[in-house]
Amino acid sequence: MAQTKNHLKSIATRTIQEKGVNGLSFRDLAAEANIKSSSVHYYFPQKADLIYEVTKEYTDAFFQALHKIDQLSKHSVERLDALLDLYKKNLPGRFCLCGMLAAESNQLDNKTKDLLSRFFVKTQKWLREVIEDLPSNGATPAGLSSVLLSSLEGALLMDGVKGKEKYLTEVQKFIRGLV
Amino acid sequence: MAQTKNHLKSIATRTIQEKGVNGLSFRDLAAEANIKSSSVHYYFPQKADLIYEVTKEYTDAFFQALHKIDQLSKHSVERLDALLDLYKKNLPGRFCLCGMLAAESNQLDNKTKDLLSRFFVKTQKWLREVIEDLPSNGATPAGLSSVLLSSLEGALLMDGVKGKEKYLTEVQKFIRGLV
DNA sequence: TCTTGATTATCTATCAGAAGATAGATAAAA
DNA sequence: TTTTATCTATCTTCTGATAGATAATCAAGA
Repeated sequence: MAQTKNHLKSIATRTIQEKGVNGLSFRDLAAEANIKSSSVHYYFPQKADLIYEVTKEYTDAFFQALHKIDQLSKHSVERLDALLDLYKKNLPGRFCLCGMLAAESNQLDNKTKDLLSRFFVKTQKWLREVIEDLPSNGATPAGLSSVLLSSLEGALLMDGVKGKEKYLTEVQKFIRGLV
Repeated sequence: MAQTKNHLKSIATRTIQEKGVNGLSFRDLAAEANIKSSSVHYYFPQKADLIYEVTKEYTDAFFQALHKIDQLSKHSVERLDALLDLYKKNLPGRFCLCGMLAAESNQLDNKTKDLLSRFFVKTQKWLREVIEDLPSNGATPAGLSSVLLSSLEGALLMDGVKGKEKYLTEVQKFIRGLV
């Protein structure tokens, strides 16, 4: 069933967010899904296939979430707030999947690295368009969106150490100060 | 000799920056230093000891570099520029050691996590003091330094995927725009 | 409807290699 | 003669991966 495959992807996503690609093993994954590790290979012949599919699903879901924000919130400030909530959902204990993969990108195949690049490019583009609706405040939308995306990924990374929302909260305050 | 131990720490530091803690093995480390893996255990009984000592050395060296910046540059803008250069030195191919460890912090012992926390706290404090010397620009020094530290870590993380300095450069432009 | 054959989803069993770690020998240096 | 720095040899556990058996489901043709 597609149910088992989805279950595996869901466990794998969380495990990678918590422990990284090298912290995910077929055995532990299988045990958590109550099947044998050989059965995991039935759905994902190689580990790289699993990583790729997990990344595809995560990024697609993230883009859909951005789209939903666009529909539900019409004002830039609300949209930025909603994005912050999206990031905060990972804490405590998890990092952005794409941030984690970026840290380990030396060990990824090119297909997956392309998904990663696209994730950052698209998310930055979304941010830029939101910022373009704000009253001008010195920095260009292109530049500011890059800095904001960087700070979101970095804040989530550092907040993971203590499980708090310290840095993310500062980023949020900063964003609110832009208006 | 202390030479061998330092050599091991140097190789381990670079390897963790490139591949993470789980991407570092005693065997590969030993091979690169032309000794046997059992000899690595002579210097570092457990892998956790190696990680701890490497982190200690890295953070100490980083704080010394900040101190040197304080001595060589007297103006805030120069100091921030020098910090940016410190971060850029990692590219292409490497991430900030503490950023990498933060991503994998679920698998670290408390001693090493404490070093990590101190690294971020101290670096943020340094940034805050530099920013306090700048003309006020809306945000508080405490808040802005948090955001800048986040964006530096995040920018280095994302730039690692393509090996370019795209995001770090945008952070640098943003910093220059603060004055 | 019954039979047959393919497809799907799992299992058992096993492999080769890598991992961290330890015991104990050895040789040089202090 | 004790300490320092290395080695050989080995252990256990974990890793990704493969081969082949086994049911169960399902579709098609007689």
